[in-house]
Amino acid sequence: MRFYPLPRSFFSRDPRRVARELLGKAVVRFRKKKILVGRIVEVEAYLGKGDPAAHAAAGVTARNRVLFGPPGHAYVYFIYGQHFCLNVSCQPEGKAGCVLIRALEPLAGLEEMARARGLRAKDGKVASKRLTTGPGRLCQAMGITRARDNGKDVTWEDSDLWIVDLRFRPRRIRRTPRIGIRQATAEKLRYILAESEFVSG
DNA sequence: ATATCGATTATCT
DNA sequence: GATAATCGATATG
Repeated sequence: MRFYPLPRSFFSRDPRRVARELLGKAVVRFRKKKILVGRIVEVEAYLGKGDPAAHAAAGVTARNRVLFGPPGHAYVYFIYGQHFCLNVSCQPEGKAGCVLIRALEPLAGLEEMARARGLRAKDGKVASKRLTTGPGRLCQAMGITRARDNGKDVTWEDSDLWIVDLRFRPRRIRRTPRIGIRQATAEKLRYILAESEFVSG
């Protein structure tokens, strides 16, 4: 069975809708002749103007301009001096919004991920829980950086970064407030697969 | 088990 | 100059 990236129309909608539907989908990364795959188990929706916690809240800047471009593009930013975070732009071009990918269940390329994370297995086994449970961790595991991936079209078949539908059926989806922010903490814009062992926090 | 803290830099005030 | 959509280490119950 072959898989293809989700179409742009999937992302050209409200980030809350996209966030919910991204649960159970997968991030696919082609890197150094290897394929890395992780099931999305935790995401957060960030809206446009009117969402004080969103990078897009203050309008277009050099950093966030991808958010105002066409949907289905990677928005990668550097945070706390040492981590990258992966988002996918949503909404039609001109209207900001995105979904932050916060945690994955590693499905393929575990050895590559462990190496990228600096978690060399001592006995040959990989501690999968530490690989991709967290936005910074999953970027490190998949080699996602701002220089390499910011602005990349994740719906393009020739891209080395895809979001695909693996036909996985989520059992139970839960909503909670977003993590690590100080504004707009009341709204439940974090979506998690309740049954997953790979949710962060 | 939870709590606190330092790292380190792009970005914005 | 302050802050940040985080992580890993260390300390303590």
